Amino acid sequence: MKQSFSKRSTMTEIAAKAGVSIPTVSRVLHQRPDVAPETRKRVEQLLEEHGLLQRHAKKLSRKEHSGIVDMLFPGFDSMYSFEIARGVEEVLARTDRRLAISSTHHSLELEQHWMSKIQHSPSDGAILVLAHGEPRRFDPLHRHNIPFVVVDHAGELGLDTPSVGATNWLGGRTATEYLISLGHRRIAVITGPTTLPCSQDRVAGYRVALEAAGLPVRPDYICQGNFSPDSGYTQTNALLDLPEPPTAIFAGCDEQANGVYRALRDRGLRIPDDMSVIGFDDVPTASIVTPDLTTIRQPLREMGRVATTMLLHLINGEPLDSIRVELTTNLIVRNSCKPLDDEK
Amino acid sequence: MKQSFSKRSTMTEIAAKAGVSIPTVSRVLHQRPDVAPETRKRVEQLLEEHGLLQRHAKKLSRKEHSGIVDMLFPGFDSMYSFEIARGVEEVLARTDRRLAISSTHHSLELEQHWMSKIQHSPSDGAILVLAHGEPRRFDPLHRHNIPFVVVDHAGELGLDTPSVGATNWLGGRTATEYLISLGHRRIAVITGPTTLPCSQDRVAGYRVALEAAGLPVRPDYICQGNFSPDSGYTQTNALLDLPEPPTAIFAGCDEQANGVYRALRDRGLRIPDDMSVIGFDDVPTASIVTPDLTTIRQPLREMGRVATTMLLHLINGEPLDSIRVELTTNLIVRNSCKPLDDEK
DNA sequence: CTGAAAGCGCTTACAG
DNA sequence: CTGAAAGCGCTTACAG
Repeated sequence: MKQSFSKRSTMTEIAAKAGVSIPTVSRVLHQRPDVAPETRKRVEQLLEEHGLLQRHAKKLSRKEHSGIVDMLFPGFDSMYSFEIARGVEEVLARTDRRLAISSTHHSLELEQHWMSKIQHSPSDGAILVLAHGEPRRFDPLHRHNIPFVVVDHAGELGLDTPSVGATNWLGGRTATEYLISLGHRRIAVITGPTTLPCSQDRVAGYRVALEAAGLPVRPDYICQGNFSPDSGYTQTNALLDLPEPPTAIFAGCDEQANGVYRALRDRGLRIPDDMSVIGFDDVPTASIVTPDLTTIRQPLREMGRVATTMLLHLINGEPLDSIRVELTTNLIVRNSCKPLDDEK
Repeated sequence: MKQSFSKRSTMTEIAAKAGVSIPTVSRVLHQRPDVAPETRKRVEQLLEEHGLLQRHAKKLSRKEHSGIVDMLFPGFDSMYSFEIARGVEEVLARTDRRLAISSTHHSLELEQHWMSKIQHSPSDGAILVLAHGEPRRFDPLHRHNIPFVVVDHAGELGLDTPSVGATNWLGGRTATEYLISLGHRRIAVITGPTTLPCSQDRVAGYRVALEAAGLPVRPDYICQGNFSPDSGYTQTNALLDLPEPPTAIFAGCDEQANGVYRALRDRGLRIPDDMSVIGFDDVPTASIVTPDLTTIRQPLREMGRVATTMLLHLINGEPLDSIRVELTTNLIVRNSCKPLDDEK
């Protein structure tokens, strides 16, 4: 049973044992049709026993695919990444490919290091999360004919780059409309990084909703943040220090909303009584904070699944139904928003 | 520049172009010492241009390592998995290996599917999280000489299996001692799955602390749960229905504690005023729930890092300092526990 | 240092 | 269906 270290057998050896010529062995190994059934059976048996069959299969599969799909994140610092990865894994688990995950740790240098790793132990394809769209950064992938799909791109994306996102504009509008429907008139937004289309789009939706309701778009109510809780904390404090603070805050994402919560709590303000808060994403934490967070659900797992399905099509050389897919967002009402009291 | 599809060059071709014999080309490719410097330079140049050098390097590196370290989880349903994976990635990022992650989705069938994938696109090594220790389940890894390290094993583990864990027993004792020090006398525990040594050990620590303080170990205060919030919810309700409910609950893990919180809130009980709650793990959510959760920190990222370092040693054929490593747990005091009022 | 020669493991027409 | 023969890409003593 343990013959793993015996020297590897050759076709010559098999031929001798089977009492046939070397070309015949070669034919059986390559599944050519013109071999007598019994000869084939005998030779196949020997090939199997001596591990030649396995060796050959391995060599073949290495030629057509490495068996690895890569996934690159800017960082592993949020549930956001985790949720997308879960979706990818779900699809991949049903295939014979494995999922390799990497993070650039927000460093361009590490991104390049990853690109060079790819060349040494190649990839069937890659899913790039929040990748910067500058075309030349994808050059190594093009050069090695590695197909890829971008999820939630950063910056501009070439027209020929397959990508998946969510309806961020609609989500931003829906969140704002909901707050307006509750009677709020002074609604602030804390943005994500302004380089990201997803956060730009959310703010654009916010503006449209305000304008449609005939409400002013106040620059002091649009605060630049990023997706971190800390930025939520800082900007909420800034908003509260305004001569006329808002009555509702639309956070850039759920994680940032945690910082908003903390800032409000530190000032002794209650949610939703003193301030309505709405998030974006609907990651698992949204439903365990107190009060549980009303938010715009972004289907991260589904985005991971769709991106993977697209990638598998590309890998198989099949055409894509659409080069750009946006999945729908929707409002999840919980307990962090409240109708504005009339007397207020 | 784009010659990727031109037919692959051979040594014969290089030899002709360089005006040397084939054996000389072979010598240069294999970096034998006995070649004239200028000949070597000329041939090397040609080899490089025609991609033979790269092809050869790739072949070599494939022989010694696949460039992939695998990681297998029972499921991706908790922050627990994510935190360990982050630690693993941190160490691997500094090497030329990539991290492949898979989940068995709690199914033995998928575990076996994974084991068979391993054979087709092999692994340098694997990190198995919460793997069942039955020796035969590791057979495919042994057969293929794939080294592995187990993190938080389930069931018994062979003495020769490298593994990493935390001081769960100490953590269980510390949590309980802390509650005792706050004056609590009626302390309940909701366990994790009883098959897992990590949860058994926590309960053992709990018992020891009670006994050391001269307090009775009441069977009705030891509730069987698993790590899910739901089990926390159900068991908390059971505890509250007891004729003499506890004044403090030691949850199996932070995630389970979320269910404990929910059950208490549903009954209109306040934390920590009406009930003290302590968790285990210190995952990120522990500090964002309200009140923020006092817990026993288990250094999950460090466990991932240590396991990876051990694995890299094994891959390099280096000896391990220790086959079993336990990292220390410690008490993180937040706001979910409170001294017991005397009048109560 | 270098090449002619022998050899290895395999594949590919070709002949029967 | 099968094998003898030629050939390919490479490596390995060996001779100079």
